[in-house]
Amino acid sequence: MDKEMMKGSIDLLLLSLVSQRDLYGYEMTRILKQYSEDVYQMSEGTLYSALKRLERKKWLDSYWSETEQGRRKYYRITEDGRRELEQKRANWKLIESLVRKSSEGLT
Amino acid sequence: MDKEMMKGSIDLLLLSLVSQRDLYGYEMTRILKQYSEDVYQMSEGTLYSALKRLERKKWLDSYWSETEQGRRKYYRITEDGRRELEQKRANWKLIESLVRKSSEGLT
DNA sequence: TTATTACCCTTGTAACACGAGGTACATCGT
DNA sequence: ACGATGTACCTCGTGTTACAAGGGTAATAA
Repeated sequence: MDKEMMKGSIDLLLLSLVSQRDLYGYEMTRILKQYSEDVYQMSEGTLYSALKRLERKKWLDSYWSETEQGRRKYYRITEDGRRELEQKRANWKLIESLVRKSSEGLT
Repeated sequence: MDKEMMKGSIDLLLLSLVSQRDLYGYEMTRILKQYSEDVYQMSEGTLYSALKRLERKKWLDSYWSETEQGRRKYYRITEDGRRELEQKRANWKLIESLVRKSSEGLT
């Protein structure tokens, strides 16, 4: 995986995931691994510092849950987070269109 | 524009552009501005340091051209650059699919 | 018992986008 | 003649980032 290429996509990925339902960190890495058919394995250093950042920006908040399997920290998207997600999606689409146009041909 | 979101996309964008035909730096910013309908204006600091990086990695090379309008530094893609471009496109598609799956719904 | 898996976290490093600054020359309006 | 604007190149400093490498605990499997 291209390290630099993930920059900027990580927040979009995590916000997208958590917008579906509350998730705990480790679970997110499992899901992404599964979605990518084992190609992409987000490192835990990346994950937890990203979650910390998203929480600091108030796009996510969190709560602890004690299960029989142990303690898990669940993340939940905030209203600001949903707004930011829409923003990032629009941004993503713009970049997507730039990449497409740049690949298609110049006048 | 989301600053961090451009990270990783810049190289893909520039390689895509130059893969079509030789371009000079300033021209690239004009084209991207036009493609984005004035939404995205790549800063010159970003552009020239990116071009330097791409040249250092031997994905681009360059030559000077003296026209009546002044001197211009044209960039040309190398064979390595074309290979890298394909790599980055594949990577981009993977991230795209992760974003899509993450937005669609979790099992 | 030992290894593996699940789950959380921190710190250091290299790379990056960008803003702010600089230079030089041409063109255009007044 | 002259200042402003546009073209065209560049450098340096700053803040942010993904990741590797480390550390930890507890449950389950071999």
